[in-house]
Amino acid sequence: MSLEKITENFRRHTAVTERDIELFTELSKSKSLGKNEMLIEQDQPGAALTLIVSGCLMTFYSDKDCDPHVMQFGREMWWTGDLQAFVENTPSLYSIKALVDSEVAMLEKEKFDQLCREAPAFERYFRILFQKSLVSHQKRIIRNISNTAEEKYEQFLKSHPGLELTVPQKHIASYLGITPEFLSKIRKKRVGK
Amino acid sequence: MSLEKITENFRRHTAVTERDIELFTELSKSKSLGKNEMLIEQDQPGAALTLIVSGCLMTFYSDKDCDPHVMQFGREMWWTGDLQAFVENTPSLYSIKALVDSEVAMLEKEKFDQLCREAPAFERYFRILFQKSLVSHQKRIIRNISNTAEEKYEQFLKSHPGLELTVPQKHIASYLGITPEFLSKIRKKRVGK
DNA sequence: CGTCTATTTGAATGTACTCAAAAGCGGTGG
DNA sequence: CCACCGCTTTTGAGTACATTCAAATAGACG
Repeated sequence: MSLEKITENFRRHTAVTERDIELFTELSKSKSLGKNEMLIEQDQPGAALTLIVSGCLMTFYSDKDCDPHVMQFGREMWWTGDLQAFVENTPSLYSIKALVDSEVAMLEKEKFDQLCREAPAFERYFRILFQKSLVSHQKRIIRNISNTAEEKYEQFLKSHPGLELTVPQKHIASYLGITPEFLSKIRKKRVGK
Repeated sequence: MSLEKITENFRRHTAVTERDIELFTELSKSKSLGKNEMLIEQDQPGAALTLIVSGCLMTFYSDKDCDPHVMQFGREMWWTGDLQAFVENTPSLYSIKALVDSEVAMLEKEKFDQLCREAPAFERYFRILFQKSLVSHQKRIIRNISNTAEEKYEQFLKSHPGLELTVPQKHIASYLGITPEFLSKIRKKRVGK
């Protein structure tokens, strides 16, 4: 069952007891999503911190011209959700959609606060989680400001192995901040691998 | 004195006691930096989580061609430091330099761990701090992938008011991921404010 | 005042985008 | 099982955004 996967994931970051895990399962809500189903729509309330138990979800933002920009591809045992909307209890800035059939565990704000209050191990877990996430966000920013589109695509292939086979190319282009047409041309150039 | 500023800053995020603050001052090391003095050099060990008590520091990364890329401008009551090097106790990926005379409080890894262990309020403080930082990093990524250079500069002016008067333009260009020449041209275009 | 660095300016170039059209691909229904 | 529809990807031509390089100008500091 998926509970083992979750437990194992928590334990990789910090020491959690059986009781802590129990509390987590009590407070979180499981949800199944079919391919292309939305977890949350932009501008809607109800942002939750969401653990992807299986599958793959995409977080994206639609700008004033309704062009979507992909923020994140979330895979198994990654967390997703609009953190700002979650913290401030405001409408979500992003939409989140399942790219394949997926299972998630959602944690609402009050439950999250309760979890951190009653199980200090989770306070610690999330501190470490955010800390790691911050590191990878910093790296992504460095890449954004210092690499060409081609280099960014190479980096993407390394950091998200296999994802280019699953998700539509236009979404990867959006994640990298380039047009799908240009990504197509980059891919053509690097045919000999 | 600066201790009040620090206390006030901690209290804005979470409830800390007198004792917690005392522990922080015991465990952290104060340091003064003159203008252009380096807090840490890229590839050197000793990364510390650093609270900027006064002044302004710049975090940057030099790529293989030795071109510097600015990651962050840190101002009063902001934290700075290479989080990855800090967590993993590895050489720093970035250099950090004082742009004006500055005062900082540095927290080494072991002291940080001790602080979180002995004062759970700090575990919570850092969880919240990283959480907020993550939100602003996400926004920066969105801007990087969806805005033109001109829009990015406008955003920068809003989010770092007054900084364009203090720090050399080439550093701002680097922060935005554009060339100094092009920033100069952008600025020329928007003379009528 | 002279030196050093930062900023501006301009011309030529390159990288990435827009638009339009064609080709490919996957799902659905007959 | 094939034909068709809608969506994604490819291709190409023309364009815009941003860079490079070089030179001139402006500012900062001893």
